[in-house]
Amino acid sequence: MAERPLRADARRNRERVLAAADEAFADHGFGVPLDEIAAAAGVGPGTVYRHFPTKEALFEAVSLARVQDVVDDARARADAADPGSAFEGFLARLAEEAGRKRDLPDALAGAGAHGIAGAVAELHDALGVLLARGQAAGAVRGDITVPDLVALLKGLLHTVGTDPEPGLRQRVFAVLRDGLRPPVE
Amino acid sequence: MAERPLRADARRNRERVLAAADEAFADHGFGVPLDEIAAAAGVGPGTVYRHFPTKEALFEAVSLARVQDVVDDARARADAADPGSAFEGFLARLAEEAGRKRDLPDALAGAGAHGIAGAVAELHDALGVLLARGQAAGAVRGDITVPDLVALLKGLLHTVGTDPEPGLRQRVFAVLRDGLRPPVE
DNA sequence: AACGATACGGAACGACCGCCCCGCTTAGCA
DNA sequence: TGCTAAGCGGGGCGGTCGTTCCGTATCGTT
Repeated sequence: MAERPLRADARRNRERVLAAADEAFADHGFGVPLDEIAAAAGVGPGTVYRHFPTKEALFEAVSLARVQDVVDDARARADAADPGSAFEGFLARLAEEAGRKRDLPDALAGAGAHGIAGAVAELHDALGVLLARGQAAGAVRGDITVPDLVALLKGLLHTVGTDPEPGLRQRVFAVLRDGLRPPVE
Repeated sequence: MAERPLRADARRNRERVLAAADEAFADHGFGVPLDEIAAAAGVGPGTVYRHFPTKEALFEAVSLARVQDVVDDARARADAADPGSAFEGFLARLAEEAGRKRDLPDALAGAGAHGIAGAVAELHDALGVLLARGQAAGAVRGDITVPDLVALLKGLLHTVGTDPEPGLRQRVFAVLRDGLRPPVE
C-alpha cells in the first residue's frame, strides 16, 4: 500500500475540486450536480472521479472537515470554567455558521453510512461532555439526550439556511438556547 | 365554465388517487415517485394526470387539506380563555401529528408557489392571532414573529419525522415550548 | 342494443444526473 | 529531447422520474 506521490497537476486539480466542492456544497447543499462542481473547478467530471470514487466520497471529504471543525470547537469549550456559557457559546457559534454552511445538516444526516460516521461519532462524544457538564452545573435541562440535541440542531440548521429573513436566525437560536435551559417549573 | 359531472368510474378513481397520494405523501414526503402513488391507487400514471395536471398539483390538493386542518385547529383555539395554553396546546397537537404527516414541512415550505399559498397565508394569519394573544397574556416571548415560528415548526417537524428514537419527538417539542415562553431574566 | 363521448392504462419520451471509458495531453525522468 | 506512465476531458451509458400519447375499454344515453 505504498502511496506514490501525486503528479503536480493532479495535486493541483485535486485541490481545485475540493475547493469548488466546498463552496458548492456550502451554497446549495448535497443536491448540486457533480458536473457543476467540476465546471466550477475548471475540470471535467472524469477528473473528479479520478480523485473521488463517488459523489458521496467527495461530499464526505468536505463534510469531514466541516464536522471536524465543529468537533474541535466543542472540545475546545469542553473544559471551560463555566459549563453553561461553554454550552451556549457552542450553540451561538453554530447559529452563526448556519448561514454559510448549508450542507452542515446534510453532513449530520448522512451519518449512518460511510466515512463521516467516525467524525459524527466524535461529535456525539464531544457534545456528550458539553451537555453533561452543562446539565451537572444546572445550566442545561436534564431530560435531554445527545440525539435530541443533534435532532434539534439538524432541524434548525436546515430551516435557517433556507430563509433569508433578517434576524430570524438569531431569534430561532435564542428560542433553542432558552428552551434548553432548565424549565422554571 | 359549466362543470359537467364526472363519470362514475372517473370519480371513483379520482378518490382512490387522492387517498393513495395522501398516504404516500404522509409516509415519504413529496419525494415519492408518482408511479408509486398510481400503483397504490390501482391505476396507471396516465389516469393520475387526467385528474391532476402535474405532480405538484396533486401534492397541493393533499397539502391543502393538510394545512387547512392545522388552520382550523389554530382558529378553534384562537378564542380560548387561556391564550397561553391555547398556544401550547396547538404546539402539542402539531408535535403529535408530526410523526404521521411527513409531508407537512414540505407543504409549509412549498408556500411560495401555487395553490397552497392561500392556505399558508391563512395559516400565518391564524398563527398570528394565536401568537399575539399569547404574547399579550405574557405566556409567549415577545420577540418572536410569525415567520420565526413557522421556521421553527418547519425545521422541527422535519427532523422529528426522520428519527424513530423513542420519546425524541416529545423532548424536542418540550424544548420548543419552553423556549417560546418568555425568558426568565 | 348500439353508439359516441369519456376515461383508462401503460408504453414511450425526454430531461437530469451519477458514473465510466478511452483517445489525447502532459509531467517527470533519463 | 524523447519516452512512458500518470492524468485529463467530455461524450456517452444507464437508471430514475415526470409527463405525454394513443389504442382500447367502459360508461351513459338513445
